[in-house]
Amino acid sequence: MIDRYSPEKIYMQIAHAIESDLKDGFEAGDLYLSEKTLTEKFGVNRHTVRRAVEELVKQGVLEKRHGFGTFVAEKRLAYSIKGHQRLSQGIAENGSEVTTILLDKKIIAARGSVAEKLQLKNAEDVVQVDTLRQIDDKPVALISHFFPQAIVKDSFDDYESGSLGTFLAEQCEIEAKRISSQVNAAMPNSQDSFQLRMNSSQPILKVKTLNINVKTNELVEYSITRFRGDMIQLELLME
Amino acid sequence: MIDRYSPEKIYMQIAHAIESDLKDGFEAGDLYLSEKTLTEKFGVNRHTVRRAVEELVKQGVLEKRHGFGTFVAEKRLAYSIKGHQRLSQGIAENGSEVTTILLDKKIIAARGSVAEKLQLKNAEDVVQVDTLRQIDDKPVALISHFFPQAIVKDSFDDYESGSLGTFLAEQCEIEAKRISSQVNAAMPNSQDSFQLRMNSSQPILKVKTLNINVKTNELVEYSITRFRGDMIQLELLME
DNA sequence: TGCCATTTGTTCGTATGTATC
DNA sequence: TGATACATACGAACAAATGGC
Repeated sequence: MIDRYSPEKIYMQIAHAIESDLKDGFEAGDLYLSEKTLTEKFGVNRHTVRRAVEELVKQGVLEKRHGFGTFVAEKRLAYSIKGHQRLSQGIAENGSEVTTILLDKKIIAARGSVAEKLQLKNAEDVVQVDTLRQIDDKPVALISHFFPQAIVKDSFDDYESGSLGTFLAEQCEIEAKRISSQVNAAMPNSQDSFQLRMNSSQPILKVKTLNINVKTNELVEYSITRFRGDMIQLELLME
Repeated sequence: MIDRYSPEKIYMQIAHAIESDLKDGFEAGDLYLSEKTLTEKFGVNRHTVRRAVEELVKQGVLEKRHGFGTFVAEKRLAYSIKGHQRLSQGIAENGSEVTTILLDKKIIAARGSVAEKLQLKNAEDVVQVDTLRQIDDKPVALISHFFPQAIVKDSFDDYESGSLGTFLAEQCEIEAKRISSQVNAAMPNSQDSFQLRMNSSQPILKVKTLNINVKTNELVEYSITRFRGDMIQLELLME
């Protein structure tokens, strides 16, 4: 199984062997073999299989959970944003169950990019709402929403979970529309990777979006969404 | 220097110690201390300093060269594209000098996603053109273009460098228009990070675009663009 | 050219810590 | 509480790349 005289490093040989092993009898989400089992199977030191597995984790093929085991990673979902839709609608069209969990809500003083984007003077009050978006119970996006407090007032006292778009429409009579998005690739910080339950060596797709209220033409929401890079692909369609 | 009873792992303590060490007396591009020196300085095993350095390499703070040493990484510029949906034009409107370098052109048999996107039967001929886009002599994007050979014929024999869009319009009478793009975050492969002269632990923004010829409504081009994640931000504006 | 010292890379061995079930 | 599995850390040896002589 392992050629000790090959110029290819043993850990890479094992990584490749595991990859073809995965194609042949494992499905996404399955628990994979333990380090001990792999050590015996390939007849190498445990460090060497760890190095091989590390390689595959870096590639997003495997995922590990301390004290539990190593898993076959989930395949990437396609996720499309069309034209002027709100993001939540984009996901919903997928036959999958989408849930939104409230992580935090608080009032902060506007500063930096939030103040700039919402065109607020420094230190004006802003409502920050952090939510976690899940598809079929798998976290895919971590979103920080920012609303000028002068516009939404105390409405968010009641918000507990579910679609923020629907809540805004019903409680605040705000019909939000996306006017611009900025997209970039980044590495997750420890908060991001913890909440998204992802490996910190995998990238995230960061989307910063500015919304106006179509009824009043005021800037009502600035949001920063961090998508799991290994699960989400944005699709942009022109007409 | 190292607290063995701290809940913070030793390798992380060392990583932080190195970071503050760097701020104090090292400049970008400098050769940093060897593993042996660090081993003695911190009084830990070589594996432990390797683990610490690995962490900083992942963060893009240090870079290593086999057989030579460890360097303080160069700082990278932030660079954003503003004001446009059309990617190639978006860059040009910026007051900076944009150059396009031809890396490779060849004829291949269509297969996989290329055949699928261009709606070609398997093994139909496709012209592949790889280019490198630079802004002010800094590489920012690596692009693979695919054209059905039946449509562009031998036109590319003449192409050497410069805007492919202009070349297509003048030489082939093709006016290309983007109809869809898929955007995702990924890690670069070794080719990508070499050509883009970037750290392989930093993410790239991958944009796959399908173009039609507005004159004939035929699918004329499928392209895969790999942007340096640390230099490029896509901006999408709605109307 | 070849050899040598230095430096990073790989692999083995062993022990102990910590999370999960 | 115990068994299992991954995480951290130590020690040793050799391989491979680099640069200088």
